[in-house]
Amino acid sequence: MRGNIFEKILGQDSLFIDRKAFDHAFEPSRLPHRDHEVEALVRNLVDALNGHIPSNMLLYGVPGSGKTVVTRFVLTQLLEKGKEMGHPVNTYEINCRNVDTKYRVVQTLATQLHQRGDTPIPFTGWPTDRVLETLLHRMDRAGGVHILVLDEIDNLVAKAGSDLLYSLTNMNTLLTNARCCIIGISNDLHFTQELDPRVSSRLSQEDVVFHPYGAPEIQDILQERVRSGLRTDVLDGGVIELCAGLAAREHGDARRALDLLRISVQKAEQRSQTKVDPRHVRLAQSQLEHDQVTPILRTLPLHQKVVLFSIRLNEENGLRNISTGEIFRTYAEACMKIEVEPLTPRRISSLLNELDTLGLIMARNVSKGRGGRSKQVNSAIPKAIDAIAIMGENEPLIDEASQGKYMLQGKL
DNA sequence: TGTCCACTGGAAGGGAGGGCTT
DNA sequence: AAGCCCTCCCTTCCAGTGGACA
Repeated sequence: MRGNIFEKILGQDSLFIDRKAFDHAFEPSRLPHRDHEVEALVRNLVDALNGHIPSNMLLYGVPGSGKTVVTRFVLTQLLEKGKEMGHPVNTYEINCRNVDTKYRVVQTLATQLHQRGDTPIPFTGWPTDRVLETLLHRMDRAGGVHILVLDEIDNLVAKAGSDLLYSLTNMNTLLTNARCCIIGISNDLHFTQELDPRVSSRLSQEDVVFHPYGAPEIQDILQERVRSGLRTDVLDGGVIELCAGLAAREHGDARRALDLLRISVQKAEQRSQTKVDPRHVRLAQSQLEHDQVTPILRTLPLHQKVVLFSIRLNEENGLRNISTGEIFRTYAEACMKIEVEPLTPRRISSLLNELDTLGLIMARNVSKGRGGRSKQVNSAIPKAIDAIAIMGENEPLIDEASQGKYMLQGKL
């Protein structure tokens, strides 16, 4: 009899006690080094329990500085207390990276208040004002305090402008039986500059800045999770320090540190080793870099891929600081090879900005005097991913794969 | 000091696609 | 079926720009 292929791995003792302790969605019972921030939220939101309207708040900080986890932590306790005291509190969390238009934000909120017998609101089709009216009606029907958390709110403002925030911050004047408070979470300290002044003054009644964690603070966070998530004595000396140090270099991103540690442990497990040492952390670091990029690459639209392909191709030929014009010429040629109609230079300029925002390239505007003004572009993806790999499942398009590549290279 | 290059990026609008209302 | 509404992706047009160079 052949053994089941899962048996060998299943039989292994895991180094984890609770892997969830390293999840991004994990809600820890203690939040080291965030006491001031927790207190600021509590002081404001306690009004919800006193029958007043809490001030709108803006939380700022680099990614992985604890904004979201602190907010969830406080709101969970607020919900509990509200239930206990008989003050209904409703909370909503919207990530504006995924939900980034006025219509969709309002539709998402109203849908969460859907009750049996309500007309479902379609993904598109209704005038936005009608969806907003429905939302107000449903909020009034539910009563109590409604706390809207808009995560990555800067993204919403960039794409949809101030209009939605104007409507949302104006809701308290239209609600009769309910009150509403908005908590915006932003990575960008300066995003209110793009807002209509009326909106920004209403929205940022209370600002809380989350400072990036330093390496010692990240160490404390990791220690806390290690206690609940890992078996004792599986970490060699220096592992936590290394994870914390690497993450502190990435702008103090605690999430990054947790990922590093989790993957390091997995690496040790995969090798059937009982101790995690700094080599595993190095392995985890390079896997993380690779893993961060590949899903983004996979979901990139074709033309984005071809643009990135063109940049990478130039780099593989030894060019650095590639100009927009150079990229466009390579891009147009690549399009011809794969028999796709190229987009206009204006559009490519926008696509370059989008790739920059995604962190796949680094672009900066420079002027070369008479040589004109342009961008200088370098790719920001790991070296292991080459031009052909960027095309992913579109590879067959570039196929005659390398043929296309070498034909293009010949021209460079 | 003015010119000029190679763009940038805002504005306006077209059109396809998805959906609702009457 | 016709008339709307909304989003997304794209084009076209064009004023504006930083800085090397004549």
